[in-house]
Amino acid sequence: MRLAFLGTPDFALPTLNALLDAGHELATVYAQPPARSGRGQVVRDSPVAAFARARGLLLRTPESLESEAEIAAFAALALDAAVVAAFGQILPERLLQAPRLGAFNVHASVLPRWRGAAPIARAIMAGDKESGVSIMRMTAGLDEGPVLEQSRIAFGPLETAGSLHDKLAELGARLMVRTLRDIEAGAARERPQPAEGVTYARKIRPRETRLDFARPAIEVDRRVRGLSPHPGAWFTAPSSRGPARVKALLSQVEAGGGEPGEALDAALLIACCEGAVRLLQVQREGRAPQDAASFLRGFPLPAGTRL
RNA sequence: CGCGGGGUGGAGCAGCCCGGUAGCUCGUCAGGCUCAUAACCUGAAGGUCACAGGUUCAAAUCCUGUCCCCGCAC
Repeated sequence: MRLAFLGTPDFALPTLNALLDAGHELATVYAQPPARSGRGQVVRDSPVAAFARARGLLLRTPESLESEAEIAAFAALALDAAVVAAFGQILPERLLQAPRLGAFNVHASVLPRWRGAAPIARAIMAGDKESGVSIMRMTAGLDEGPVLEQSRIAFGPLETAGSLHDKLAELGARLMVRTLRDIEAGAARERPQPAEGVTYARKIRPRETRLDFARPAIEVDRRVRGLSPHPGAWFTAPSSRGPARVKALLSQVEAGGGEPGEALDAALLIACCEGAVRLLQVQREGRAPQDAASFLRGFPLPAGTRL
């Protein structure tokens, strides 16, 4: 099929790649415009934009797709369908309707659960046991369109947002290719999302990333894994040079009790209000991620330390 | 030029402010002890202190530049 692809971050890459592998014609790739970002405020291409450049695909990065000119240009592509994966802009309805078959989105949740910006992190933080991907026809509302296909995936015991992200990105890519094949063959079925079970995955706010050991261990652990590796849940640890900010990248719940924030042993078992969490992987400010053993060699935290 | 931290034997760190013998925890190797062990004891190997200049009698340490890594903010 003749397609346009609209996507921006890493999550979108497997889908774009799968479309190419499946032999689809990519008329144009749209991505968010390069922006000054990160350390040094350097102008950077988004992952999709960089990929498109490297593959020599026609790339467009308009500030907005809402202008008449952009919509007209999009319509003039004479597309069979548009594929959207984490594009990051609200798309006007007229644009969604321009392709012959419509616009289809891959979303990292089993809709209608976790519509919105941060479905992966929210699923882990809420203690969900499984997640998945949905392919839906795009409509005006936020992730409200009818669903064509869904695929579920159970969480591993040490699942993090990062590991789940990668699995769902691959799963979504395969499902999108398969769904497009069905659409082309006229075999696709669309079902409206149920009214029951709708939740919204609100964007992660910086204030949510600070760990509170006064919460139950099960919640602390979910927060660690749900925010790992980006943006990362953090706490402060006392050192000879003052408090150091430390991110917890991986943890598990263990038995144990004590004052919230108290180290129960010398191997990063931290008491919470109910139970305790063992930190398995951490990252000091200014340092690379480390497993607990490496971290402790240069930053010992004996039993009794208060975080 | 957004703010800041870091690059020191194989791993993780201290030492740098106040230049002068390379330190700690772990790993490795050899030997010992033990019924035994990721335990313990003894000993050993292993480092152009990121790179390039400069200052100095002397630079891991002070000055300048370059490369790489990371945190914050966005």
